[in-house]
Amino acid sequence: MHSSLQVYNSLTRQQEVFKPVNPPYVGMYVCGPTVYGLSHIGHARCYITFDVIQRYLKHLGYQVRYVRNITDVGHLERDGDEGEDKIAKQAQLEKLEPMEVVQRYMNSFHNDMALLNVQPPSIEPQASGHIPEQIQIIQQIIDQGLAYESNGSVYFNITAYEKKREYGKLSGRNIHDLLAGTRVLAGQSEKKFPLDFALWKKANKTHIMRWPSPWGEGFPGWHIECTALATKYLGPYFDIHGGGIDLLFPHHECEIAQSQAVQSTTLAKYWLHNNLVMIHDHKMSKSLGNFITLEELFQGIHPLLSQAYSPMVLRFFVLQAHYRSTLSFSNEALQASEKGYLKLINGLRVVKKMSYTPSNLGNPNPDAISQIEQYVASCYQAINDDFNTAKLIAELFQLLRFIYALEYKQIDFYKLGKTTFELLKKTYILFVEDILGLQEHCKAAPQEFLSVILKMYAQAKQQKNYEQIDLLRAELKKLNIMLHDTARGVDWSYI
RNA sequence: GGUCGCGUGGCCGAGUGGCUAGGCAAGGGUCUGCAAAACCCCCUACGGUGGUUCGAAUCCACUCGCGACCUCCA
Repeated sequence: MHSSLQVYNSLTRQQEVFKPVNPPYVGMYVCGPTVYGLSHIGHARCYITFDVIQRYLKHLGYQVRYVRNITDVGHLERDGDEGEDKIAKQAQLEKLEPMEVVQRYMNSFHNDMALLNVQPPSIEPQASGHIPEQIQIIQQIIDQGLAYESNGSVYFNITAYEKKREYGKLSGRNIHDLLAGTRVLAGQSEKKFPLDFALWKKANKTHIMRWPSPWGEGFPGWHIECTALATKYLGPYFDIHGGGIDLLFPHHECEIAQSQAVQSTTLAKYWLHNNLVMIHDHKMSKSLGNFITLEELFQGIHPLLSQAYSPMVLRFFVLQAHYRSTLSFSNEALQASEKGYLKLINGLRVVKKMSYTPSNLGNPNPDAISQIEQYVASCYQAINDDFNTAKLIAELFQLLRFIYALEYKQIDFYKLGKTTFELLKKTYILFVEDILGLQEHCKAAPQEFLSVILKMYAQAKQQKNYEQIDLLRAELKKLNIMLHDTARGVDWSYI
């Protein structure tokens, strides 16, 4: 019925028709957070993006297994022997057990994701719970002759790997170019070659997080965790691997190398990367320190913010751009998104309670019907075009015009006919609520209370009791609800 | 230095050869007890220079500016 889904594959650098490896099943792996701090807007963009992708794949009828890991070990501050484990470092700062740090920020992450209406993944494995699996893969890489032990640590042997496979395909690099930009760091003496990366690191005496291994006590390298977890739960070759574009190199490149080494696959068929959130023309990131945490955003406690913004406003803001474009963050942009979100979501309320009620039996208007059908088709074309949610939202605003035209009796239902009306209603709800995952952000009052108030308002209106009306309006305004008169009587909206 | 990408109206942001998204803001109007919501009108842009073409924001060349990755980062 609709054009088929196409996705941009970073591995081939082109848009391809999406064909699952083993339909109707779809396996998707997304790199999750390292839980040593609060999540920020950049994290939100990534997980909202893949949430929508996951939702749409389900809508298409695929049985999706979505795996998103929690990195709680092995992620070092820097490369080389001097790097400190992020979790361990934070544990020292907060005077907590490492696993206490992990639990704290994992809880916070889950809370943020729930507020953003990001559906939980099917499986959310923690790296620390899968040490044996990681050791096993490392051993397999050694057995292939593609890794070596050095002073209790194990490194991936790029030189040996290059003789069998090509390193750098995903990021479009070659060893020569990479070497040109390599700084010779002190403490890399354990490596045979500068581009070799750690699979297992020996724990020094003070290192808290340590596990026994064939190479002594230590901990796994960062890249091996994703290869191990993805393979365990999705098999050696699955459909989609996602993450932020900043992970493309070296992280994802290394994942592919590890997978090629032991199972001769690129791990995933399609590699998808979301672009970054920019702030003042620079990437928002932990290392630059220019990030705004989700907590700060939702509470409005940051110098750059003039007010608090609801999670749904952020979700709308993110989805108004295509996921592969950079997105410039500013207070002004969020203000615009808040208005746009409210418009879209008030429309959702209106259309949900709307039913086909023609005033008479006139003839349908072919032009109106054709227009709606075209907008509906455009919605599918947009989402099928590499998840172009920006375009999709534009089309939804077009459908919204018809919804209000019906609501305000500028057009009668009979002009659309029941079939087209139902198509309009169904499509709008489907995309806004189910696929984009936007929902009403205000839970100001239960519907029952609101309807009582609306009755009081209508009564006062009849009696022209303007004092009473103004009072009701003023009180509800405090709850971000606006009462207003429509062609169909009294109604309310979020403001 | 290497690799890659971007520059769209006041802001955010779609758009890869003709049909010139969308949201917000600004201005005007309809409606209204006053409003709000909604609707209508208005504002019509593609860093610069040159080229290809009947025709370019869209292709090519040069140029200016910005960014990402090459170290941790969603």
